[in-house]
Amino acid sequence: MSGDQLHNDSQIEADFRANDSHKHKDKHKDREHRHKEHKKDKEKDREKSKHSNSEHKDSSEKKHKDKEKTKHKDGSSEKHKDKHKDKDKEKRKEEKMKSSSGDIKIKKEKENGFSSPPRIKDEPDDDGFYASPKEDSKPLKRPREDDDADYKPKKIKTEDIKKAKKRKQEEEEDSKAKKIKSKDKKVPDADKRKKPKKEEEQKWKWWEEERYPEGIKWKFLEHKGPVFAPPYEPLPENVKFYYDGKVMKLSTKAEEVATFFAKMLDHEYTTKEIFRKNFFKDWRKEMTSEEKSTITSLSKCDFTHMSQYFKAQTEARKQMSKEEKQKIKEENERLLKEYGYCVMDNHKERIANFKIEPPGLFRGRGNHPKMGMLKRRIMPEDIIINCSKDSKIPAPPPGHKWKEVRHDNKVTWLVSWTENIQGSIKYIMLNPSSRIKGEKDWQKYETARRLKKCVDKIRNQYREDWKSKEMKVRQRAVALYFIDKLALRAGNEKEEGETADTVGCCSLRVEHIKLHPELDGQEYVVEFDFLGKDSIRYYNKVPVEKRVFKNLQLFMENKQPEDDLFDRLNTSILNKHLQDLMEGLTAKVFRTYNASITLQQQLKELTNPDDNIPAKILSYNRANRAVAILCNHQRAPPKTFEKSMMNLQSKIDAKKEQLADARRELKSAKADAKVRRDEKSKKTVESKKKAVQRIEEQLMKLEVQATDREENKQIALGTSKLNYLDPRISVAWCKKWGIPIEKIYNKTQREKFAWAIDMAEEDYEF
DNA sequence: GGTAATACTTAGGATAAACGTC
DNA sequence: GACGTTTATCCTAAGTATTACC
Repeated sequence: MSGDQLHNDSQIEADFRANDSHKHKDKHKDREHRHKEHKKDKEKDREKSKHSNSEHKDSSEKKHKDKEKTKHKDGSSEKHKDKHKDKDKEKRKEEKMKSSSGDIKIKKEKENGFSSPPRIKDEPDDDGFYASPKEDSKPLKRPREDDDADYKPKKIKTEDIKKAKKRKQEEEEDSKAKKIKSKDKKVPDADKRKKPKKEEEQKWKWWEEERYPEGIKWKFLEHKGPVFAPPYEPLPENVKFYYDGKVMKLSTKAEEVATFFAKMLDHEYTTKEIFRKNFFKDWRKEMTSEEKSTITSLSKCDFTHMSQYFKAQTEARKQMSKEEKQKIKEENERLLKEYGYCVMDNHKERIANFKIEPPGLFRGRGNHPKMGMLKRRIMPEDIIINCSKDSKIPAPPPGHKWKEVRHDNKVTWLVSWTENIQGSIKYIMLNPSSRIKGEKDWQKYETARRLKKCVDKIRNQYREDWKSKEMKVRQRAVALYFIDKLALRAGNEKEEGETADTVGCCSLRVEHIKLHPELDGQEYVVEFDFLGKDSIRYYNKVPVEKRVFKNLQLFMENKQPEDDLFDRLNTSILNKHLQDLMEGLTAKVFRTYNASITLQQQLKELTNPDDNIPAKILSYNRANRAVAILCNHQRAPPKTFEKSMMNLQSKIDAKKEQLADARRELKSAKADAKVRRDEKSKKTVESKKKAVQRIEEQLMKLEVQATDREENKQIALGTSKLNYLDPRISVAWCKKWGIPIEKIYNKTQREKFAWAIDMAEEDYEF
């Protein structure tokens, strides 16, 4: 157990102090063209190989170079590769020389503190109270009423109802205020009745049922199909578009696309060159030939009037009367009721995204080469419907046809279509509260728990592998060490030019790390600096073991900054290896495992039994935060952050004054009582005492809130809470300390984690 | 065996709704 | 009840991993 892997309070504190520089969204700018040269080189290489290798087909050429990189099955391919790389390098050097003047240096960042997963203690295995959904437990039958003929949303076992009722009651209490409010709002009777009574009360406990055999996702599926985006409504006559200072009436198609841009006018996107270029190119495709010949420059286009019109509309929407708002709400509810649910195997389940994505401009994240491109309108003819053969097949809108109707129960999606920006498939799937998602989620945490049992062995093995004679094995071992220690993502290969230039572990390049034999009094420090998923910057200085350090030096030998650090490795090689170590093990399981185990340990460490509830919740949030830091879950500081902190501070100040006053009053009441010695003054003292206590508590609450908020400035807790932390840990913690679960999970989260809330007891161990 | 296609999870920002305060 | 702030929900991009295909 190495000390550097231990989290402690002060370390976490340090993390927060340092994270002024944690969020780096803006900093991308100075990196934006860092890889341009690299890309250009590769582009050139492609060209080169095209010419020298005429039998290659276009499509294979595009990948040629990358593929070469990943070929390392045997010595010959390695040789080939090296040769190839040498050529590349020379070329790059030249290019580099030419371009180095334009290379912008990255701003130096403060260290964001090294947060690494804590070490694993040997803990008793607790596999067992509930049948865990392991892959190996594959029941052949599911003891449900699977008669495919009758699929009304089902009633649930009666014994569940009590508990469900209880839960419901709690929820109701929790949202008492809301309900009262909604009553005030004169919700129509029908609405008032339907929700609380029927379905909600009878929550189905799918986790108490046996699962389908591997591969089968459902036996019956019926739904109403997707909801399409509303058709385009042309602008009113008085809303003008100007070109080169003159009013210009646009054709409907061109106007629609123009409105997409106008709606984003205040956004930084519209100032970016790539965005503008892509937009203009796609916009022109929608223009009439006349428009095309007139509108030749985007900078001469004036969308401000259109933009103002949309702003006014937004404003008007805000100003709508209660009745109007209510009407919209009801319409949405109707839509939800009709299209928002499906029937899957006797149960009515909520659909996550039943609305088709409307057309608009593509907003890629980070430095995305396709930002600004037109996302076209999806028509029924683009849609593939997936449902049961014997279900009522959804009808396409009048005058339209579906692209296809299929009946594939090996998948979970209900609807799919291919989007035009990346050519990827989009799906309509079920809500996280559904059985099909919940089971998978549960299974994910069970896999992570299995990793817990063999992680020591795996760690020993990769440490051994650092000494391997085979380069490939060494690289794999070092990469795995990073994935384990730093919770890095796997790092699949990406197609160049199609997406922002981001990397994960296996795709790290030499330029993404710096080696410091000694730094700030620590030996063998690796400095990471790269853009990860969503172009979120990962910056960390990590002391590593000597052998890792030496290996990294070796991997970087004779390489250019743009070369892959792990040139003999990719995610599929790594995952194949992991599969051999443990069934179901992949790189991402380490993230889940380390996140959950960190939460559990942090909770143990930080929870003070004597604390009151708000203080305990602060501890919980701090534990959660440790995980968020580990996983590098960042957010842009809220725009109103400073202001809200100031508000809170003034509240605290006011409370302090109030407390001082109350204390003074108590003091004089005491003095008074001493003199008078009567019942009345005694009572006054008591009540003043209570007042002081009450105010002290309020003050403490506010102070805790301020601490929490400050520490959370740039850290997003939600992602880890929703995706990485075994909810049973949180549930057990709540039960152990008598914290209402509502303080930790909101309604949606409670729905998603219903299985965990129901099954975890206070002694649950991850 | 490599690549492309597919399916699904994870992610942060935008927006809407709820809430608190005056 | 208006308004500002906070929180929840929605949205969809961007990952991972597996599967299908040549």
